Amino acid sequence: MRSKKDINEIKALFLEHFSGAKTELNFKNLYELLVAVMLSAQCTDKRVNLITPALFEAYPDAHSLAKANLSSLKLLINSCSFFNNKAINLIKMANSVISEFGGEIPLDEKSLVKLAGVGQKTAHVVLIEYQNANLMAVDTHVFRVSHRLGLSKAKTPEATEIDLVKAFKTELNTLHQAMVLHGRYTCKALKPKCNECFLNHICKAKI
DNA sequence: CTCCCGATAT
DNA sequence: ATATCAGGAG
Repeated sequence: MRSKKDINEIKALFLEHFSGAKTELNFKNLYELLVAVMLSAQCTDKRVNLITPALFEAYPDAHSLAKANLSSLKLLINSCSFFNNKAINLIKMANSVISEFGGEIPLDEKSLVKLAGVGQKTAHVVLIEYQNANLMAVDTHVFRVSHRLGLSKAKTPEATEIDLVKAFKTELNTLHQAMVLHGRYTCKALKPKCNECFLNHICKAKI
């Protein structure tokens, strides 16, 4: 796959170019972060940020969201993909937070994954963003970037995550953010900007 | 595996 | 017209 020397060079360059990288989702607290990440599935951060101001005004916390009218909630999020499922999951999630976790959104992976609409990837992103957990989360960007760089040949996000954790070991949270932003703006799916990529000397997929 | 399913770029 | 966007549930 990749030599240890190559991996360390790629890691160092990501950290150098994206020090302090942060999600582009807007949020003010853990509740808002979780909702924003849940909405962002197969949807751009920009679109989510257009939705959340009115959404958080209508439902500022888990208690108000738990009592939300389903149709009203759908109206607020219907410009985002899979909004029918997401609306149902948001209300279920809020009810679980109240009934199973005393109204506080849990901050451990096992508990987060029990919430409706929250899988491993969403749980990891919340933990990475909220408390800088040393975790990797593999979304479509991280999957594409790591495969183009030859860091993984795994066929699933879960297996790719294991490869990336083995390769990088530390500073996974910053590396996650770095790979997302790099994938979104430079190592794009459709027209990657290889000519202006800081990794083009070492990339195996240079186009 | 399939279904969910709107906005945007190309 | 088609591919893609911080995936998850059944």
